[in-house]
Amino acid sequence: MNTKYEQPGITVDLAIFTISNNKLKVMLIKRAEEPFRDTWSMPGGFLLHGESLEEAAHRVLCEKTGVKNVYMEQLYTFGDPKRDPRSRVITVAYFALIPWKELDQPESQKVADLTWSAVDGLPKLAFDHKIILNYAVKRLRAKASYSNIVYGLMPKQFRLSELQSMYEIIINDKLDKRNFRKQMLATGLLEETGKKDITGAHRPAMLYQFKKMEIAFFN
Amino acid sequence: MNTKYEQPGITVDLAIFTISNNKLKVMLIKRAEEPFRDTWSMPGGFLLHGESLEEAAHRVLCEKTGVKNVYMEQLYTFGDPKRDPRSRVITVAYFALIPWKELDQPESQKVADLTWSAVDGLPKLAFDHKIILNYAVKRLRAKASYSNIVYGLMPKQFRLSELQSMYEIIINDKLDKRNFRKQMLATGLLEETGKKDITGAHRPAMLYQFKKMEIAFFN
DNA sequence: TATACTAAGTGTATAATGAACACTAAGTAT
DNA sequence: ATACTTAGTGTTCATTATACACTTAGTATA
Repeated sequence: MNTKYEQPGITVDLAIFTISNNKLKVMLIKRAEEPFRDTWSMPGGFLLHGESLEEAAHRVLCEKTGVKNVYMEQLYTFGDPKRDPRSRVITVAYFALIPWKELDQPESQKVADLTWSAVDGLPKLAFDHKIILNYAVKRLRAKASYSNIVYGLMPKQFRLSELQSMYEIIINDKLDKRNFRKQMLATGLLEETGKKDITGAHRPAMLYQFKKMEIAFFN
Repeated sequence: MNTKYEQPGITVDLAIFTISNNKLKVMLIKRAEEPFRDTWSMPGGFLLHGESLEEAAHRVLCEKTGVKNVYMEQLYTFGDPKRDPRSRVITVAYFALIPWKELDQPESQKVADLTWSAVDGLPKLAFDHKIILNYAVKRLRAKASYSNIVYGLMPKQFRLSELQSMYEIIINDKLDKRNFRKQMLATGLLEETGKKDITGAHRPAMLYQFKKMEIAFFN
């Protein structure tokens, strides 16, 4: 390999989304080392020998969340020569969706170096992570409108009103209940479980689930 | 940098599309060196010191085509550990669109190590380039259906029938003339030039152009 | 135990959009 | 003058999207 060519470090950085308290949130890690020590950042890590990018992304995800089998896709690759002040580092950004219920850390019990931040109130972030996260939010919002990508944020079984609420939080707008139900059922992606959710002082709701845990596109 | 981390070579590889002879074609280069010597491959090259990914992609594009100011976007990053048999190389793939008329090499005068291959009849390709190109074609076809991305393939001024033909070639299907015209004009992205194309033994056609040379989304 | 409260669940009418379809117009060639 | 070629134009019908309000089935409480 000629020295005129770059041989940068490669990282994967993850935009890990969840919804809690009716807000779209993203996981942030407080950096323990320089540069940007004590600054919030996206969870990420260097690519290891022999590891594919997807493997690296899944490894980092599992390290930080303890969760496997979540929806994840490659987002974009950021390679500005000055994005890391130390040396050349190229990062391949991924975005992942996790149902809040599958995380073992309830919001109260948050550790000091990990937080879930609402996407419309991000703190100062290390490197170019604000650019990356804003790009990820844009992609998630766009994709929510023409696919069933929200399945990645749902528990296995859910009420239609919960599903509607997820959509509303992501696209940040209200939807009509009857039209939403008609459209969702018309996609053929949902099925009744037969079970009912009997919590709350009101009529019980049918619980639904996705037939396949796969992304599908509408239109 | 710790040795357990990868410091791979980084390349950019380009899916450069054009349309000629009513076919969607992609540029291929015959490799002069091992591995895959004498095998067709995507145009590409190693990232140079201090160069951003976009700069590298534009540099390679300009080296191969002599053309600047074309539509280009990042496609995907491919990082399988075994994708290059020599050593670890990660490639950031881009796709670019070039109007056939802007290329200075007419099809007759093709050089031996460069060709334009129809996308539905690709030869054997080096590395994972067939996977990358098929992915690029998929993206182009999808994007053609909900954006004006074809502007990247059009000359500055064109007949509506030419524009329709471009769409038909990309999506590989016939469109209704009257509906196509209605819809395209309804986007508000086109404007009449006032000039007419008087070639051919038939009624002259109004020449149109895009108001802005920017990608815009329908729906 | 009647009444209030809450979220679940359901249908219709109207507007907007998409799809199918055929002839006339304005040139050139013979 | 006639044939030929591509340009250019509207309407009807089907489908889809939108707006909108009441009844149902449970729990809580007075």
